[in-house]
Amino acid sequence: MTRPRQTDLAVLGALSVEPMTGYRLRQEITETLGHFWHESFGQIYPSLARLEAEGFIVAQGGVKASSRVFSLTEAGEAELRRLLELPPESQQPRSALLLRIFFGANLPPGAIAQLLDDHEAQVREKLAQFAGIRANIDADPLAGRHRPYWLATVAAGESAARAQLEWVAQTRVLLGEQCAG
Amino acid sequence: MTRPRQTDLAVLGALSVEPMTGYRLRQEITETLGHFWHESFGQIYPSLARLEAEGFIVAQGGVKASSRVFSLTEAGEAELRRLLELPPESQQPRSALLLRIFFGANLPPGAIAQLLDDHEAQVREKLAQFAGIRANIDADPLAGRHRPYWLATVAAGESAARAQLEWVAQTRVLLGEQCAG
DNA sequence: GGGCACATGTAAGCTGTTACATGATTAA
DNA sequence: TTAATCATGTAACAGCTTACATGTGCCC
Repeated sequence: MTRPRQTDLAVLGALSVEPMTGYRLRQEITETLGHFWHESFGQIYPSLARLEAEGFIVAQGGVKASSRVFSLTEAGEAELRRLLELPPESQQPRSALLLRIFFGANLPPGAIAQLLDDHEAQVREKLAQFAGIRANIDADPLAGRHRPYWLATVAAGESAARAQLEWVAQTRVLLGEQCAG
Repeated sequence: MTRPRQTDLAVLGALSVEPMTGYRLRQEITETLGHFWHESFGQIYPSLARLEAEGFIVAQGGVKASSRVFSLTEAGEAELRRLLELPPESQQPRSALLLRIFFGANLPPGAIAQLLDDHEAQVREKLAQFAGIRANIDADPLAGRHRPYWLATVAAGESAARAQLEWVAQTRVLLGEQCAG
């Protein structure tokens, strides 16, 4: 039972919006999908090579050129639709923060407070980034029919972030009683 | 820059609550930490062997016995505290659902609706599980000083789940306009 | 005797990260 | 000319999953 290669889905999806190089692919994924998806070069280039060999993408600019712009073939568009319709298999959760909270009784109270403070700062930074991503999507002429879908993913991030801020506040009270009591 | 072995932290943490076998370790992690952490046997047994070799845990029941109950040594308690104080490094996010939503323009409208329906059902099931976990923690005599910390992690799950339900409802409206319009 | 839950472990293989190596292009 | 950015790739390795292999103890 091998897991589906999700990198292929991200790569094909990005190329369906606009043809681009592997380098820019990484940039776009980092900037626009960054809050819910991640790819490294070590994944992207092998994925591109594989997809090219399978005829799902073609390079404009030639093999020996220093810059290869990839775009989807018809087979690639079909493959993208096929992958999109597979049921989403979420990764197993691993929250380093919650693991530390769970065993927090082994830590001095100040350490827990620090964890919560740091987390809150990170979440607030994320919220600020979402505002920027939103602005980019609104201004992007390429967005077109994609726009509502893209905004929906930003909304998911914002919703999760706000929930985490509420949880932090609530948890300070819950665990603060411990420290004070 | 090797990533820290987070499995060791989960194993040491669990053994700090109560000595147990590798088999039960997996059970406890699945049942109680399941909503924010995951380990497989293939990780747990090598981790136990390594921690034993390093003197952080010892087995009662002897090497050849069919059931080896592990408990923390003093060095193991110190190691647990050390790992807990390392800054939490969260895994890179990878939401298969949001990836599909993002490229949703390539899918028929019904497929998106189906994704949202399935997701909502999963989240509601999770919420029901949280109620069960809460009840277990309240009833567990072993919880003791751990109780507020354990409840805080459950609260994090509940908070995230509620946010996702709100997002699903909101997204149905946002993307529904697309389908209808 | 059969089946189930408990229990331990290994091996193959995939996914993904990091560090390294290299070179082209462009702007100050 | 020098630095930054753009660009491509590889190799080593860590982390993790899955499937397999094996055995015990208990209850019906």
